[in-house]
Amino acid sequence: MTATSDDPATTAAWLTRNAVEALPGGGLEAKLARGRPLRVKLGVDPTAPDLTLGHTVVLQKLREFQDLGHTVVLIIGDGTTRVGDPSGRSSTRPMLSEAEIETNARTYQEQAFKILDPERVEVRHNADWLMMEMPDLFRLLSATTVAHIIEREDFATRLAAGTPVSMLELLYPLLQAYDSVAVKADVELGGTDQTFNLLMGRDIQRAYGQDGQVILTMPLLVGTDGEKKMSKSVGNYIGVSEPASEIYGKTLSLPDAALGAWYTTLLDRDLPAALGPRDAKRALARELADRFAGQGAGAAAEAEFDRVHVRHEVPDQLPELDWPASDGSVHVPALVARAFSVSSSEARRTLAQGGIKLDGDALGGETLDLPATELDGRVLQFGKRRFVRIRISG
RNA sequence: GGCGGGAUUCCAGAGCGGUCAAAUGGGUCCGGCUGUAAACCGGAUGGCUAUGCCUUCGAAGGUUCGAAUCCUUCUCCCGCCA
Repeated sequence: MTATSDDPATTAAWLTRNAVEALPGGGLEAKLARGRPLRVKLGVDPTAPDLTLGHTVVLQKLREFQDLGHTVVLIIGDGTTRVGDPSGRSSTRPMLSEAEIETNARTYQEQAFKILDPERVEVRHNADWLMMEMPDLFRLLSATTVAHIIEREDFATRLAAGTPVSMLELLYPLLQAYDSVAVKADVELGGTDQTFNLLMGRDIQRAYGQDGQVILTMPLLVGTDGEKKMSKSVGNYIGVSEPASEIYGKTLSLPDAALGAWYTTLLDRDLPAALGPRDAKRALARELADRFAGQGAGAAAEAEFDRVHVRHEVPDQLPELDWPASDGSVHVPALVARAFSVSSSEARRTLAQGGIKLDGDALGGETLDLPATELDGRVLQFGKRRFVRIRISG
């Protein structure tokens, strides 16, 4: 699906087709009508190093703008991260060290370029302008009111509940808004949870004599649990840099009820009614694995998944563990602990529960030692999905 | 500035002198079942070559035969009032 017309109204309609909100109404069309490439801003706070599929929703939209010739201004929030976005937070965020921020930012950028066209991105660091002089800060602060800031739901809820809200957090929306001033953004994208901050950008730009940006909010992707928003801290996420097998498997674990949302949000099309939920989900999993792990990765991941999880066979490739033959006998708990990086207590427990298999046969809890010669080249399995081939050396 | 409450194992949260490696829930792990790494059901869940030993209940001291539980000091959080 592509934009087929040069007509601003048509293009605007196409760009906003899957957005939740585009404010103000008609704003995008007006900006497009000027005929120059737009500066489309996305601010990212490098708090967590890895991008999840959730982030890609907004990135895909940015890519659409790029493909129409517009410029993406990617703002690395190295300045704002020291403040911590309170959006959706029920408590104060911990601050990160500069070194962490930097590594995270680098990873972030690298992963974002899986989707964005690096040729049409302007990367900026907001620490460059947020470390401003006091008089400049005063000017920014005077552009809004306390009443306006605490209207925001997150703050309102926390204040009502008596949980602390730091002054720094209160400042956050203003700082993000100032980014828009600094880069002269025409459009800013974000998830629906960013609506308040995005609108603040628009207000502040106008307070600085600029034309207010148009804001476009995209739906939040539900996580693999099918309930909460996808996020690293909840753990219901799929990272864009994860191996195809992970992307594939995690996608299959998505509850059927969330399938439709993933189709529309990630693939920009409806759930294929002709396929049953099982096949639709497998198709989705293949497509996502292809998109993020490379063409063909999906089919390979599927074959591997079927082999390991459906037919319960040994995977194609598996890591090897060298084990010294030394005294000719191997202490099984110690071997298991080493092979799967667990404590020997956990190894013993799992052994007792029948969770350790050697070439498919469960080792009982009483199996403490085995002759080394019997182990060479055999496959040790922990639970259903962890495998190691043993190599006796020495 | 005044008064009060609290810090427990991955998280939340019981425990209030021995029966505490510490209830319960969540998470995680194993098993069963399944199209699935989902749901559901069952079990496990500090470490250790292990019928025992070692380390954990904010930190440091102390009381006691014995402390997560009592006392002292310290650090950090939180609430109410100003």
